Amino acid sequence: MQRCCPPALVDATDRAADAALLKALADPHRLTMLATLARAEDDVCVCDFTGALPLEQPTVSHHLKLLRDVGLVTCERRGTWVYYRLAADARDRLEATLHSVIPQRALA
Amino acid sequence: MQRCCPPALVDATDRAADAALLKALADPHRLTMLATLARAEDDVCVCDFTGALPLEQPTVSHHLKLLRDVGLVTCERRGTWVYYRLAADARDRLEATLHSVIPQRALA
DNA sequence: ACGCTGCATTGACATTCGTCGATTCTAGAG
DNA sequence: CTCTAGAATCGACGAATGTCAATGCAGCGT
Repeated sequence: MQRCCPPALVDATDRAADAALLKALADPHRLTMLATLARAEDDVCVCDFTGALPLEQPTVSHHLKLLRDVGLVTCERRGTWVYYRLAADARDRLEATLHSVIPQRALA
Repeated sequence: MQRCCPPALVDATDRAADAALLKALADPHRLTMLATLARAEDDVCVCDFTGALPLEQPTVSHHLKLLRDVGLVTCERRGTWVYYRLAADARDRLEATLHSVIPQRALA
């Protein structure tokens, strides 16, 4: 039986960090939060999310924490309220991750 | 006590499909597979993955199935072997998803 | 000082996910 | 037809994830 193909050639880059970043994205409610922040004129108060999403307040806090942990959003306390905004480099980091996995290719 | 902010304004788009697509990406081994396929000259045989990844064959098959299910890769059987390749629109779909969540913005 | 309000943290729970061993399916080779 | 080999499916298991109720904490108003 013939060989199946020219050797291997599996990409050896460590993708753990990229996967962690994407994992933080891979939830519909977190996507909604990011989409909201990306479109917001100003910072968004946590109470806006708790009001608009079908989630309890602790769950909203939990999702926001995940987004903070990977650095996609930042927050700032002003008095009683906490305001979130999209990290300045959020879009670039995601774009870079995408390009790293599937580079622009001079298509055949 | 004053209001926390101008009303709500939470993005109402349904992000379930986007989340499902991103979830298929959010694993280091699947990213490695995609990166490999994106860089491959020709199709890649399953045996290349089983040989190069620290995973058993059923696990490799499982990951490939997830990527197939969301349409990021396609496969073709040639004799005993099955060859995978990146879906033609894989990159565009991911780019579109990213833009949909975080649109290009005329930064302030 | 006290109580109230908004957000974060904790603990618990059901579900999903990643992994593997065992089995099944498909297709050549003899 | 049988044997062999590559790949997919099945079943099981532990780990991680999404969710909530209960609790803790910080800051404001009275």
